[in-house]
Amino acid sequence: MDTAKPMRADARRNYERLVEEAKLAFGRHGVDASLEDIARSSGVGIGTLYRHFPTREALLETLLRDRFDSQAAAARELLDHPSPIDALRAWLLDLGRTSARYRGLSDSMMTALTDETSQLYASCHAMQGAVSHLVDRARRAGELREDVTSQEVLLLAHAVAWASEHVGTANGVDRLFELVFGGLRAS
Amino acid sequence: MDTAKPMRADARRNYERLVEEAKLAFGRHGVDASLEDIARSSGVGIGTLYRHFPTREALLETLLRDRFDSQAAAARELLDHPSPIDALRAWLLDLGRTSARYRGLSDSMMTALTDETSQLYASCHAMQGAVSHLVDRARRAGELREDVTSQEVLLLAHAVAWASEHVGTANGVDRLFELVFGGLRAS
DNA sequence: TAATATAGGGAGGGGGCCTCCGTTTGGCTA
DNA sequence: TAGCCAAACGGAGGCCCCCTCCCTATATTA
Repeated sequence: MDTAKPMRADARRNYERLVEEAKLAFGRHGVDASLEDIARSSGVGIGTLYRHFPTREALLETLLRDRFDSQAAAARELLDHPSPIDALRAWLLDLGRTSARYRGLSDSMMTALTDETSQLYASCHAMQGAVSHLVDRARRAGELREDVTSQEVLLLAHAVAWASEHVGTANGVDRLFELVFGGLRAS
Repeated sequence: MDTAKPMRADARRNYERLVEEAKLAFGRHGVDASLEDIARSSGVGIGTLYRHFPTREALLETLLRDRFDSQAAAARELLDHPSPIDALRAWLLDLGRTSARYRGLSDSMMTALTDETSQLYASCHAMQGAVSHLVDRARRAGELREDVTSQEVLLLAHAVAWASEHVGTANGVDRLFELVFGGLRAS
């Protein structure tokens, strides 16, 4: 189905350079990094950036596409995992790590979920679908609260990613995730 | 100790008008609302806004000061509450509600905590101090995990507030707070 | 090599942040 | 009541960013 005509050589060169520089810029400054800076450091005019990526979300989506795909695949595989709750936990932790990849990304992803015109919408919606199967299975197994929805679970994974932006230590996501997933109360 | 000279009449008028309009604007557009818009709708030049509130954080702090004060007082009183865990829960829920007051506020508050020059720093630091006493008491009573720090608890309260910005229902904070505080696992 | 679809580039309009400094005015004093 | 001046006002201007539009350049194909 990838019937797209091959790109012209100069176009492909610029496209790839933009992706590389965008990774750096988003990594350094979060998802609000200046697009003009990215164009500049790619040695390209701002118009060229917009030709390839009509919105900031489109650029983000390109940077994350591989990751999204592998997450979707992981969700399918984890449906066969012997422990439903561990499967859910593992998948969510991974989602949290993705969402913590760039500062502000958790926010963008949650916002995209309520905006069908966002270029991130499809990916985020897919995540929602993936998690809902894992949640259902864990709930049926009696390992998850009866009343918790998959939206809530997804949201909390993103909330953990958001929170980890504000914590000094490296493994912030993992630790906070454990607290939320394992509970705060003494056992 | 309020030895501040009384404001000139025009200054006081403008100050109060700015506070009112800022409440509206932050309520409508979140903490990133345009300061020039706030000045305009207050019938005042942008320079006048900056004279009264040198930074966005200073303006925010003014809008929230009363709330911060009453929260500090509540923390002191709750130290006498018969149930340490309920005291902590109640106080945190209230903090979550404050932090959910304006879109983006959770982010500002957490960021302020690591920036001593922020005009929100003092208030946020006070919150941190308040919660640490409540956390210590709950932990000593064996009602909270041994290993959880008060920073983590505070952070999770803000994370819940952040998450509630992305949920349609009205009582989002309360519901998510219950999930985090009560745990996701089946009981 | 010439034609042309494709791609590049950047000026320009819109908006926001914040500072600086010339202008205005409230309130006090004589 | 008039005059003074510290206090307050206000907005132009410099800087940055977003995004569009349209003229220019060029890779590819015939």
